[in-house]
Amino acid sequence: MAAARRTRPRSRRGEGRLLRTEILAAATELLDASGDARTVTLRAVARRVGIAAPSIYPHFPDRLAIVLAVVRQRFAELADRIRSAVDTAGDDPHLRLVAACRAYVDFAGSHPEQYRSMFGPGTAAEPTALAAEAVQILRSALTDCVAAGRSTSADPGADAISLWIGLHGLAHQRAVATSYPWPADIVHRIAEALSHLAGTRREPAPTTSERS
Amino acid sequence: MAAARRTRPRSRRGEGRLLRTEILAAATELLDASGDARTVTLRAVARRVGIAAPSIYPHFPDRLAIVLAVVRQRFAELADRIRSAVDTAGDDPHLRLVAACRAYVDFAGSHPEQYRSMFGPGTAAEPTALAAEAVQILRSALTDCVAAGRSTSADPGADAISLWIGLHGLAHQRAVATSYPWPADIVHRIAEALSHLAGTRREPAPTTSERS
DNA sequence: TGTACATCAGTGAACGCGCGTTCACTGATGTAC
DNA sequence: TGTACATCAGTGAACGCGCGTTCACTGATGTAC
Repeated sequence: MAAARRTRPRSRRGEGRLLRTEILAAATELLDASGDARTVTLRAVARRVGIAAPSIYPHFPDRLAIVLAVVRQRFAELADRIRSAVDTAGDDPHLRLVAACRAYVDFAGSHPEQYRSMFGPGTAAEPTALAAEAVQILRSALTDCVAAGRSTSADPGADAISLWIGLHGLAHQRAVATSYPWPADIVHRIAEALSHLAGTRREPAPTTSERS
Repeated sequence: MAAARRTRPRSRRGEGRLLRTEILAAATELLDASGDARTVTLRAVARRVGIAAPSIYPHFPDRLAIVLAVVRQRFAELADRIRSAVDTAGDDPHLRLVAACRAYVDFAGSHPEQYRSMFGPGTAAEPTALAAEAVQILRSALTDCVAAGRSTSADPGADAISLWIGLHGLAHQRAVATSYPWPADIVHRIAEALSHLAGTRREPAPTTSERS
């Protein structure tokens, strides 16, 4: 959004690594703006940073290495969001799990370009592996529900994966489609079915649409 | 795979429309090979057909029109697959619904590039709308289950969308990740949970992996 | 039966663009003597 | 205190490539007279 600087002052001796950070920041901006890893070109990054394109080479071996670094950051951010949603959701394991699910879907809904880029072409070879941390959080939240008798899941490990798949399906559709007549309670609907949650407890004031 | 013809004989007078079909076929091959709409360039299509690039213009206004035509075909094909799976699954509504779910996921598993391209960037503005036919089939299969007392769904319309979302999540992961330790019965697991199916009936000989 | 003409189904060269990558280089700054 | 030198942090021009799109054109074939 902000106008790119035309030129960038040369780093002082011994501080050459600073440029690496600026390259990553510029690549992140480009990826967030388009949701497409292909727009992160060496020349576009260089323009945004205010340097010559070949100046990138001392910091990254090639274009893909930049994209991969950005996408890794994004997956870490997603995991952070889910974790903090769980941590602030109180003591009820049911509510904690639902909060985790909401956080996952909201991440995609509020930053569709980012979510698209995480699973899009020309990004990571195995995005599924990068999502492992998020799946782990879901799994432990689900295990807590089972321990508290709130879920009837007989195999929380497998059901956590199913739950993640369901959330990913919704998140991906949110990231791809700009509008669709989703049922208002679709996050609940998917989360509770796949988690085998008992004693459904709705939010106090359900909104008419899931898209904020 | 097959070597592209170098040149193509000119159509006879009055048969200029034949080239349109060949252009679509070539675009389909390119899209199937890569799973990325961006590889369907006018020049690549022209090379494959054996014509000069500008010869495409009388048949398609631009590159995107070609891609969209191919993707529409793919969605129609997906719906056909699901329909015929339902039709050959016998009379038990439960088995019919499960067959529909399997067909959906198998479509993505056996042709990951195609599935990726259907929901990928630079394809359709609203892929979700193009999936409406598949959702409709799921909905009627689920409604049949409810009528037969095999599903406890209170809202088959909303649950059909949830089910589709779950299937899409799995299908998309199959199309994106080349390997992942999925639970062997994950299609069943997702289908039955989201459809609120009662009286789970497993296939006679479950395979150890869902990927055929 | 001939012939002028219109139409069809394309072609070939060219344009300007952005791209990844290479190459030799430049100027500032710290350090050894 | 000076000075030669090494290193650092980049630059600028150039390469060959594929792309979408434009333009004027070409040759075969059907049709009106």
